[in-house]
Amino acid sequence: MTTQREIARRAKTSLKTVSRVINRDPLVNAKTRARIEAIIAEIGYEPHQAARMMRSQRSGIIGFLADEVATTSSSIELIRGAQDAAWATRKQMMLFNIERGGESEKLAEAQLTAFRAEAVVYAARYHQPIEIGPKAVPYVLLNCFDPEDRHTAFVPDDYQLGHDVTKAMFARGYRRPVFLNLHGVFVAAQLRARGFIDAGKSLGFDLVPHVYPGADEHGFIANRVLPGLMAGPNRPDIILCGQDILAMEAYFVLAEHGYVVGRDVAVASFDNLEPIASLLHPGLSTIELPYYEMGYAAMQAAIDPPPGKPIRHKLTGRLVERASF
Amino acid sequence: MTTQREIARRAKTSLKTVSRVINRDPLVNAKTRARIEAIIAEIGYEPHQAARMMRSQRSGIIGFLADEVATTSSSIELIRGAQDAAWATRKQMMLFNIERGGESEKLAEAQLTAFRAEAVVYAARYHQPIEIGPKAVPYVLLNCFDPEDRHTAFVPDDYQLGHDVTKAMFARGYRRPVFLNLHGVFVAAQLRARGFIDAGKSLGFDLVPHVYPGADEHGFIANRVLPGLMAGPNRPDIILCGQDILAMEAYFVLAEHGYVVGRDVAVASFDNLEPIASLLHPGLSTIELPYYEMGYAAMQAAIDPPPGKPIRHKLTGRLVERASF
DNA sequence: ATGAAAGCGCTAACAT
DNA sequence: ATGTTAGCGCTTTCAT
Repeated sequence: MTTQREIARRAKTSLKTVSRVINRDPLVNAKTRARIEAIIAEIGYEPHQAARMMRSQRSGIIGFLADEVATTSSSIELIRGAQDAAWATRKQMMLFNIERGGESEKLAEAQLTAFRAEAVVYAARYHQPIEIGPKAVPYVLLNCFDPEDRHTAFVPDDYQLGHDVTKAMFARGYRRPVFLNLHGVFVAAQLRARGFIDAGKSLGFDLVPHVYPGADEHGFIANRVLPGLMAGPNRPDIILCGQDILAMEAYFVLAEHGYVVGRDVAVASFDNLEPIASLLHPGLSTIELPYYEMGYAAMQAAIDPPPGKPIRHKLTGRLVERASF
Repeated sequence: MTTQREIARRAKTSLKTVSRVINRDPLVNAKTRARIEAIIAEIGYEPHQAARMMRSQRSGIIGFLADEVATTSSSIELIRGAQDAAWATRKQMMLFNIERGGESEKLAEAQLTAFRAEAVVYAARYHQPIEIGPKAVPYVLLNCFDPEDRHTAFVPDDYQLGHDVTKAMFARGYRRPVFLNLHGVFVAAQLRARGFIDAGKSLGFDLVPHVYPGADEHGFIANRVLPGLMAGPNRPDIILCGQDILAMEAYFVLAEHGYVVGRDVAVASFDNLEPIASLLHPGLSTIELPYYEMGYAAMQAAIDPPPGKPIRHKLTGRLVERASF
């Protein structure tokens, strides 16, 4: 690869002038600039990033620690959002898939130190508290938060989501909603359940969410719980599921017991997990979480930390309407 | 951040000796080494990667261009495999989500040049031919291949997969298989169909795969084709679907027409797309593609290019058995 | 086994 | 508007 020195030699000018052209410094004579730019284009020169980093003492690199995030398709949106935000600011995002507390986390952090990363975005697969102590560079938490709020964080506004969807259900005439949830998404489940309860209360209904702590295995809730509810005295007219996967389970279990979704009972859910949500029959109406926006905002905050105390930002989602409710 | 010079000053030794310790050069006195290592641990020194790159003239960076790959959950395994392989060799993988032929591809390549990436892995979402001309650094194609085989490539052995699963179906007593496929996975569909036909032929059966060019929309095949086949004169005893998504469609369509998977007809498929495959009732028996291994092997080949002409490597998968067949 | 000197490619700081 | 000098932190080369 060629260097600026070589370009300077060819252009019969100094090293610094070449540097100026490359860095878009306006204080260069138009003709000189044109001559240099022609040479650059001709030989296909690209500046040496490592040399820049070293001399300028700024790496332009932002780390992204993905705690198992990249294995879930929806949370990939977190990465896409962050990537786009980094890109827009001409920063380089460096991605690491890690296991929290494991060797991979230590190694990734060492790499980020070696590259003198200017900030780090730490993303979790589920909305959860994660204890992260003081750091040498800004840490922004994504889909998770420090219990003591020592770091800026971006999370979904699960309370609001639970509240909104519940009001939407009542607005459409449903009066006997059931909210089923797993333990695996604990923070989200709790917050949404409170939103569900409060929304019911504000409408004069006394709702009770069905959250099953410890019931992590797929199928448990749908198989064991749903048939009883449907055959019970107060048969639900809509089933709100904590996640699309659970909703999918519900579809199957309901079908096995002779109930048809959309006719005998409505279904709503959280995630908008494609292609499942759109391929279920009828299509699943579900709350899409703002993962792309969260990733984008987190990266922006990492690149350009706002002054003042760290804030836990809550972003709201939107209902994607299909036929299930 | 501290520098080696500072460590040398504290250890009352020369810069070079510190460098030797850090780079595990054995030609250092044990006591000197211990003293220096203690200081390194104490102040938490990490070598400056940019300086290393510049001086050693090797970046240790391998690019990974993901052509829309990261949006599909199964193909994320490509990235995980590549990441792990890079890691194992102490290389740094630099990931870019790009759109083929778009601005993002150009920008990503410029970045990789700026970082003096030593090699690039180019991954596609579907097994397909991709025209990639000569490059300044080794390019390894992943889940795609150059039509003229100018670059090393790693793809699934779709012919073999089609062959194997067909033989497995016959071995279990099925005699009237139907192979349904979409156009969207064209190369894979064609190769698998040939494997399907050839396996049938080797067993004395004249099989005809049902591939629907142009029928890209979800639901088309399952809805329009399946009911006719089931009600027709030569009702299939097993339905082999080109992808798990299609199999999921088939489950629904079959159920709507009163057929029960596992009782009235068996289903097999390709992908092992979780959590769909394990959550369908009965669980979907499906061919898992070796994405992780492909990613791993591609990264290894990028880091350490084998001599000789580029080869298109075909990796085989495995049947994940559940209850659907 | 250890060290001194040079220099990778670039940009900051300071001339001119 | 352009050029000169120095030096970022490290490793290579060559001495000792």
